[in-house]
Amino acid sequence: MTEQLYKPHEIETQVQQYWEHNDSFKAVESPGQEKFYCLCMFPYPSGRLHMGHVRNYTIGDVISRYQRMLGKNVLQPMGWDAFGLPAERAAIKHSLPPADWTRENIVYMREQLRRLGFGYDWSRELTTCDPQYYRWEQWLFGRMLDKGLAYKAKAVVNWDRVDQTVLANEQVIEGRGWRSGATVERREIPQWFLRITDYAEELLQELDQLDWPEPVKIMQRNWIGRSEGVEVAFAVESTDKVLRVYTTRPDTLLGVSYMAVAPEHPLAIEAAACNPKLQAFLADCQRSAVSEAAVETIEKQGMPLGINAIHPVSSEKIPIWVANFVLINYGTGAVMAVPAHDQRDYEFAKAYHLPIKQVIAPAGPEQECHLDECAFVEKGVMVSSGLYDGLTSAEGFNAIATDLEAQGRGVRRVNYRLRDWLVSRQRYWGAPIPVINSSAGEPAPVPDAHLPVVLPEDVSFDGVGSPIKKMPEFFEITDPESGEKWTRETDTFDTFMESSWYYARFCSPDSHGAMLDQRADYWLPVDLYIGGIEHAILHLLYARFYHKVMRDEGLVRGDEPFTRLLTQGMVLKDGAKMSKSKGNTVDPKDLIEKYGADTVRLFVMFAAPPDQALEWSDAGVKGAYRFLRRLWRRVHDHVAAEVAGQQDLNAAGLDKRQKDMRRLLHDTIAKASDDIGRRYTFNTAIAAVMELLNAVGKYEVRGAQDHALNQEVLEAVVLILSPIVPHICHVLWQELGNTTAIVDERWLTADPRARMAESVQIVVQVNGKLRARLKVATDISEDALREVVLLDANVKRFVDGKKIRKLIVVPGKLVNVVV
RNA sequence: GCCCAGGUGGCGGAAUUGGUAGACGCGCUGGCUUCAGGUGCCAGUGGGGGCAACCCCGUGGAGGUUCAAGUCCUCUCCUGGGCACCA
Repeated sequence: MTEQLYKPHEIETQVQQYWEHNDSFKAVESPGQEKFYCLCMFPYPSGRLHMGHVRNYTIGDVISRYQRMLGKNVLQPMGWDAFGLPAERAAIKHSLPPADWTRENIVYMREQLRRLGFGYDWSRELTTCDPQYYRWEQWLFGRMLDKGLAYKAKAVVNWDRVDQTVLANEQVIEGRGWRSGATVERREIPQWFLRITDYAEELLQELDQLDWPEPVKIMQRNWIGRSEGVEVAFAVESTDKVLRVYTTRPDTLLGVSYMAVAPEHPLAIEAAACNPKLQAFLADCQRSAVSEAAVETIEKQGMPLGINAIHPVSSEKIPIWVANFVLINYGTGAVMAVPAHDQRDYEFAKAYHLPIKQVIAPAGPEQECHLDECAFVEKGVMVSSGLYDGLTSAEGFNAIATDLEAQGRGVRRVNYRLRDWLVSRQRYWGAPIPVINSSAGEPAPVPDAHLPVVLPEDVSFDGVGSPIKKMPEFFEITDPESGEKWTRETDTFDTFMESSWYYARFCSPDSHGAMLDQRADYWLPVDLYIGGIEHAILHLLYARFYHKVMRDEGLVRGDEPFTRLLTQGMVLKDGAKMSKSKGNTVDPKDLIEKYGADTVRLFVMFAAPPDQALEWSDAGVKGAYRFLRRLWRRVHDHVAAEVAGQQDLNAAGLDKRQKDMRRLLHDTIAKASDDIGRRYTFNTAIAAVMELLNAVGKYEVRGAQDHALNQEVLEAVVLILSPIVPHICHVLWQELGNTTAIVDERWLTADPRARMAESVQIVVQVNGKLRARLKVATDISEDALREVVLLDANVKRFVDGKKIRKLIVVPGKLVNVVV
C-alpha cells in the first residue's frame, strides 16, 4: 500500500502551469455580466516581497477567487509603483542606475508573486517608470495647467547644502541630513502645486457615501479640516498695511492681547531687516524642522516685532509678535492671540508676561473656569466685550462677523486645513514635469505632440544633486524655428502622481492614443481596494482628487474611484513591525521553499483578521502545514475507502447521526460564506472548516450513505478552502472524482432544510449566573420551558426558598431566573 | 501637542444585535503508535477549591447602567500607528 504524500512544490508548479496555459485569470470586458474589480495597492519594487505584501495580496486573491466563484467577471491586475527614493539610495550604494536596479527588482518580485499563485491578469501589468505610462500623467498635467489647476509658487523645503538636495522629513535626523550630516535649512524655492483645495468640499462631502472603514474617513475629514470662521483685518499702526488673521472664534475678539505671525511672514521679515536680534531669531526658526509634529512639540518661543496692530473694534494697540509655532502655510500665516481662551496662546502669554483678558464666561455651573491654571476654551457667554456682553458664543460669532463685514474689516470664510498638493520634487528618479522655461524664467507647457518627456535613464549617480540637473543635453532646448533658448524643468513629479491613477490605467493599459478608453467605463470604479492603513490619508486622498480631475476632463464616469476599502494591518514579529532596520524580517521565499505557497497563504489568513496587526509565528506556520497535510490525507483516505454499493446521498432518509453531521456541514457553509463574503474574517471561516474536518475525522463510516455524506462534506471543504489554498484544492477536487477545474466551480449555498434541528440547548441563569444547560425541543412553548427550567436540580438549589421576581426568556437561547 | 487604533489564557486569536468568556490554532503535560522523527492518533490544559456533582474568582484599572456587560456610559493607565518630500 503506497500512501500518497502531500508534496506542495510538485502540485503547486503543476497547478500554476494549468492556470497559465488556460489563461484562467485573463479579464475580458463582458457587458451584461456583473463585474468585480479587486485591486491591491501595487508594490514599490524594493527588491523582494516582504510579509506585508504577501498578506495584502493574499487577502486580495482570496476575495477575487471568492467573487469569481459567485459568478462575477473579476479583474485583478498587478503592477509596479516604480519611481521613488529608495532607488536613488540604492544607486548611490551599488553604483547602479536607478532604472536598472528597479527593473531587476521587478523581474525578481514578479516571479515571487507567480510562485504564490495569485490570480492576476498579467496581460495588464504596468510599470510607472515606463514612459508609455507617465506620458499620460504629463498630458493630464497639461490639462490641469490649461485649467489653472496647476500653478507655480514658492514653498519651504528641508535643504541639505552639502548634498545639494531636498530632504524628506524622514531623512532629517535630529536636524541634520541623513547622509551628509549637514544642518538642515528651511529654504523657500518655487515649486509646482495642484489645486486640490478646489475640490476640498467635494472630497469632504463624498466621504459619507463611501463604504470605507470609519477611522480612515475620520482621518481624511481631519486632514481636510474644514472650519468656519472670520478673516479679520487689523490695521498696522502708522502704516497703510493690513494684518489679516483667520479665527474660528470671533466671539473672543475683544480678548486679543497680542498678534503672532509666522517667521516667514512679510511683517516679520521686514521688521528683522533693521533688527539683528530679530534676524537671529528668524534664522533660528529656519533651522528647526518643518513637520507639524515637530512644530507642536517645540518650546513656544517668540519675539516682539516692535510694531502694533490696531484692534478693529476697541481701537486698542495690540503688539505684534513673531512666534515659532505659527505656520506660514495655514490660514494667513498669522493669528490673533486670545490667551484667556486658547491654551497655546495662554502658555505663550504666561511665558512672556502678556495680558490674559477674559471675555467668555461659563454659560452654566457645569462649566469650570480657572484662568490662573489654564485657558477657558469652551464656548460660553460674552463678558467685557462692550456692546456684545451677554451674547452666547454662537450669537457673538454672528454679531461680530456681521459688524466686521459691514465695516469692511472682516469677512466670513470657510477655511480648510488641506493645503494645495506640492508635486515638484528636486529628485532624479521620477516622471519629468513637462514644462519648459523661457530665458526670462516664464514657464510654458511642453506641447502634447512632444510628450512624453522621457527621463534619461543612463545616468551616473553620486547623490549630490539630481543627475539631470547636470545634463545640458537634457535641459537645454533651442526652438528650431525661432532659435529661442529654453530651459527644461528638471524637477520631477511626486511619486504619488503615478499611484493616483494607475487603478484606472489597468482598465486599458495598452491604450496608446489616450490616457483611458471606454473599457474604463466597464471596470470602474474599483469595487474593493485593499492596502495598508498607512495610506489612509495621502495616497487615498490624492487618488480621489485625481479621479475627480479625470471626471471633469471626461475621462471617467462616477465621482469616486474606490467603492469599498479594506485596510490591512501590519505584520509584526516580537511585537514590532517587521523591518530591515529592526532585523526581524521573515523572507517569504524561505517559507515557500520550506512549506509551499498554500501553507504561507493559509497561515497569513488564519493568524488574524485582515484589518488587525498580525503577529508572526513560525510555529503557527507549521500548524498551517499540518492542517493541509491532514486535509490531504483525509481526502485520500476517503477516496481509497472500499465501500460496498456506491450510492448517491439520500438527504431525506438520513438517521440522526447522519443528520447531525450534515447540519454541521451546512452550518459551516453558511458561516464561511458570511465570514468570507461579508465580514472578511477569514480566520473564523478557516476555524469553522477546521472544526468540520475534525468532526469528519471522527465520523464513523458504516455504510454507503455515510460514504456519500463524506463525499459531500469533503467536496464542500475543498470548495470553501479553494480561494485560500487554491493549489491543493485544485488537486483534491480532481482526486474526489471531478473532471472540472475547481477554479471554474461555483460557491456553495447552505441548504436550510439540512440546518433545521429538532432540539436546541437552552442556557439557564439564576440572577445572571450560569446554572444549567438544558436540551429542549426546538418548538417548545414558553410555558413548558419555564416549567422544565424550574425542575432542574441545580436551578432548584439556587431558587428554593426564595421568591421568583422575574423570569426572562430569550427564545431558543436563554432563561434567566431573577430571585 | 493633535488625531486614530488597540489592551481577553503561556502565545495568535474567538465571542457577529447586551445573553454559555476562551471557538480554532500554537505551545505545554500525560498516554499510545513508530527503529527513528520537524510523524500520526487519544486525553488534558484560565486561576483557586472539591473524590465528585459542582462552587468561587476572572476580559488593563476604578466607578456606573442593566435581570444580564469583554460588549454600553464616565474617568484613568498602558501599547502601537499617523501628522504633508518614505511608499
